[in-house]
Amino acid sequence: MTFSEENYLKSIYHLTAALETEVSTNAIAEIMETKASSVTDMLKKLAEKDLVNYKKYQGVSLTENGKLAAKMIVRKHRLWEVFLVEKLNFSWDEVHDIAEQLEHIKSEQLINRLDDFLGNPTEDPHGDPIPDANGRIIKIEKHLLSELSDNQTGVCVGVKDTSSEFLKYLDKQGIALGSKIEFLSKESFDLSVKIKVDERELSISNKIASNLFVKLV
Amino acid sequence: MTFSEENYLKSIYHLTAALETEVSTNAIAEIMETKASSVTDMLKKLAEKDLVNYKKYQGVSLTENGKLAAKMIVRKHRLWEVFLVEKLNFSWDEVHDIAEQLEHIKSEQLINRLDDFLGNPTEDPHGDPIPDANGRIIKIEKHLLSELSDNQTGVCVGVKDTSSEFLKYLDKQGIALGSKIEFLSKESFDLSVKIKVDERELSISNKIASNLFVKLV
DNA sequence: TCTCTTTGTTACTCAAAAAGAAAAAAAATG
DNA sequence: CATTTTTTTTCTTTTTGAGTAACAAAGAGA
Repeated sequence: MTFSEENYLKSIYHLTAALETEVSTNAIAEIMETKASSVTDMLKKLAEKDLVNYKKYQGVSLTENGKLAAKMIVRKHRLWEVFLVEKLNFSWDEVHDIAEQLEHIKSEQLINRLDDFLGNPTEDPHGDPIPDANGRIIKIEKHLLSELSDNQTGVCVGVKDTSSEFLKYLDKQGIALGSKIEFLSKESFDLSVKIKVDERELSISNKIASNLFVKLV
Repeated sequence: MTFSEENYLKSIYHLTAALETEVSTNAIAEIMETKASSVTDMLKKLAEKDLVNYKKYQGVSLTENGKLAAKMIVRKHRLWEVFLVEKLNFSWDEVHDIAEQLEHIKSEQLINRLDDFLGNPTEDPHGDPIPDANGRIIKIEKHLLSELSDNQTGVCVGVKDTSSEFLKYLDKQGIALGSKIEFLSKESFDLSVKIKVDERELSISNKIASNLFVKLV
């Protein structure tokens, strides 16, 4: 499998996971920053290899093979991210690009040993779940901070947006995975939210609040 | 720099290090298992980028830029090998192919942090020196076992042949880096050598003895 | 000199990926 | 329902990296 094929699979996986439905050629073209015609070509190639179900004009979905292959790529990506953060002291906003390269290294043995070395983590540094060697994923119950009600309390367990800017903002505000967050109140005018993080009161915009996942406690 | 360019640089580096002279197009073609004409193409490309000194008909050598670039690739390769052996418990005969992939990951930060994480090792699992971030290499005094005289004693510090077969043979014989090796005598008929390894007497062929490096003690 | 080997050049081939234009199909609109 | 718009596909090209084949030139030895 070429790098490009792997990247397509990964994109389709993320899109279908979010939408729970077939994805359109254009949707793929957009997030991969390429042209629809290029996507069509690749879809034919992937269909040939029984990695996607491709019916012209109808969108694509992953076959079982494709889903497993995509999960293995995601697994590699996220395990390498854990490695970079836990072992090499990178911060969570620096790891994406490097993991993007490392995810294409081909060796099952390597990734399984890395998994063991890291203590079989179930989440990456952004709180996203890591598929195990069989592709199984442990889902945890999580809610967007923006959707809590007044006075509910949660622990930060993930971020939706993993861009470097957002993560750096969180660092600056002292919000990290594991932070205890109390939802105090929502401002009806701009939907901004008053929260208390580790005893500090803070006001965050709705955009921020709708990119933070918390687990209720 | 493409993978292929990096692989050429690395090959030229190894060839020139061994021979201390210009290398011929044909010599490169042979170890890279390709045709002389392909090599010529690449040499032009590398000369364009000021990575090699290429004078038609005269062979190539690395420029300072090229030498540094090659050393950085070797550095990555050998550091990843240390990682695989020390942290992921691979054996020394299993790591080459994986390191061959990992050496192409592009991130200076990554490799320097990996270096620190591993405790700034100076040799890889086969006893070969690891260039530091500036390309400096610490050479140690080492001799081929086949060239010792009777009753000299040394410690195994490296192998010349790093093929999986040879390394597995050494494992089977209980010879590893750090093994104390006493040179007992050489058989003049076939040049085979009697040695004592950790209190066990052993007879090894000349071929084996000329692929083992020892440091005299 | 003649011949052989080494080395280099030029012109192709091939594959992967992507792009553009135009055709075809599906969806939306009045 | 007919027409328009949007989406998707098809077909044709381009680009890039890699490599091959055939031929030309240089140099070495007899």
